[in-house]
Amino acid sequence: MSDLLSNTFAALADPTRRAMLARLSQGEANVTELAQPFRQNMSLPAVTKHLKVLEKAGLITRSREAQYRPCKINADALRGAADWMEQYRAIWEESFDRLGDYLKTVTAKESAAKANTVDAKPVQPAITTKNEKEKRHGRQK
Amino acid sequence: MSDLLSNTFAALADPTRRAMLARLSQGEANVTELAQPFRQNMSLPAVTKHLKVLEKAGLITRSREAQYRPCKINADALRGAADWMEQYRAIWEESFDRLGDYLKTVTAKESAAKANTVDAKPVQPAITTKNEKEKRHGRQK
DNA sequence: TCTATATTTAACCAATCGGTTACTTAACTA
DNA sequence: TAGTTAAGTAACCGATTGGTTAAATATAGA
Repeated sequence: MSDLLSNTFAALADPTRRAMLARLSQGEANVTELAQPFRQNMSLPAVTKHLKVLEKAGLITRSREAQYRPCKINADALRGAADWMEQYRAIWEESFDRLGDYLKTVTAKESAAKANTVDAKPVQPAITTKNEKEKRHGRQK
Repeated sequence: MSDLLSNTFAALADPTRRAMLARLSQGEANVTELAQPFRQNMSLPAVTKHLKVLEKAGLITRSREAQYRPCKINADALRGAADWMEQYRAIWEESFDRLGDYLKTVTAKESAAKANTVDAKPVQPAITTKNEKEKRHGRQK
């Protein structure tokens, strides 16, 4: 999709690549080392491709050391994805305690912002009032 | 892919779907409402497909209300992805001196095999010592 | 120079993705 | 009943993905 955040999420959407990141979280590793856990099921060119995906997503950087290509995890892209997730923290923390719904109803305020722009920030936790519901679903004509 | 976490990340790897989630963070919405910002560039069946991806990823749930299909954001999958990210917090907090660089690179807003191991946890922040490096990259034979 | 190791590139393939148009199904309303 | 609106399905398409094998490239070492 060409934007970096999309590339980052896409790169994370594969267990092999997540496992590679987990390995790299312990320190740099070259291609053969990264490939080792998968060598039984996957060829080296496939590993190379996964690494390219991770690199394009900004999740790793690569250098050269003799014939080796050490890979290093890159905090920035990780933080970029985490920052996006962070915007939704209010939502998943809200649903933690359904019992305290009334408290949120009190503190939540209506927001007029619309999600017209791509990748708009989430504005408020999802509070649905009866009126909103009817406004949305009622027959208008 | 088939595992839920992969599906979740894959679903997030599309700006249209992220915008839909942003809209849903403000409250339930039916299909036409969700489609509205995209109607100029996208057909309704395309919207339906995106919603199916989000649903399969566990990011939304859908109900029925007359001929409408209200969609609701689902905290669980969001939390699942955030929890995975959280494991790497130590890594991106470690190198937060380079934060500024990245924020300039990222455009504004956007602000196993199948892994033999089941998404192994990252173990330690990436600290690379000179000795480790030599052990890894030295010629062994 | 020759050989071994590390890694990438090229070419190919099947499956999935993101989109389309045309048609269908479901429910309300007159 | 007929008409309208909401949403989904079917069939298709080109691009991308994730994998393969075979061959090429880069470097070190004897």
